[in-house]
Amino acid sequence: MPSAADSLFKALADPTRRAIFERLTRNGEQTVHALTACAGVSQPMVSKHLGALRRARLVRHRHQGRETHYQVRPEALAPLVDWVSHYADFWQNKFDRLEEVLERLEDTHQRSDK
Amino acid sequence: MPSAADSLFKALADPTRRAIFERLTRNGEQTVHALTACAGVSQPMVSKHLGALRRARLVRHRHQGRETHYQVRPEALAPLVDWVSHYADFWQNKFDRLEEVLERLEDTHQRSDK
DNA sequence: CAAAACCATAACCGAACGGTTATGGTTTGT
DNA sequence: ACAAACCATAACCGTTCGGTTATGGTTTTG
Repeated sequence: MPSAADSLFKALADPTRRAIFERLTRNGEQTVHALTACAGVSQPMVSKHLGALRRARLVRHRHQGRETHYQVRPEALAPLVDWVSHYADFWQNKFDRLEEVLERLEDTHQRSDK
Repeated sequence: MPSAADSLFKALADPTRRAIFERLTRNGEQTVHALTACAGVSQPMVSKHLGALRRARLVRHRHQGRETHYQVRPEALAPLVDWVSHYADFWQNKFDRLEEVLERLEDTHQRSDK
């Protein structure tokens, strides 16, 4: 049973993919062309990476004419945050307060998903 | 330049490896033998996975006679927490309070690393 | 309408990865 | 001293993965 965090970890394990995600996070919606210009790899590779991010639901895409605009889905990070908060229990009681905050965040943002 | 989070994401991307890490987190220090019993893969594979976790500095090992005891290094998760907190900025102002908490946690636990 | 721009897919390649069995080195038990 | 237990490494195998170039489909531009 592959957990929800699985596809996230896999998708973010590649540095190029993480860089794309980070760029989308910082600079907002971008076209494949714009992303390719800074990716350091070929356009087909960028498309592939975007496909992986899409399958992990980390990004959303929108067609407009001949270009495709990609955009981050920040709520998708929730399972990752959840995992970290759960398995960082070594940071014991101090973490209890953190989990409270996280639960509220998930309640607030995960709804837009279903 | 592979970031600090890189090896962490890679190490945790594999479900078997994550299960080992989670088991070590929940049940504390364990021998390779004990871990193999629940891993669902062969002992050599467990050793390999432990090697990967070790290279990511997620676990520490200690030889005692013919057995090797493995133990989690929770501080190693800090770069991951850092990454998440940084790129989840979309959870804007609500996240500011979270970051406060995280920074205090890192101050408390990351020191034992250097 | 023809050419160029934008993107996705296909075909292909080498490297890395997750898995196995086989082996060998220590350490423990009899 | 010998056998068994514990672990790591080696050798090997199929698959996945990150990368490329080539191609084709839309849409925009001249």
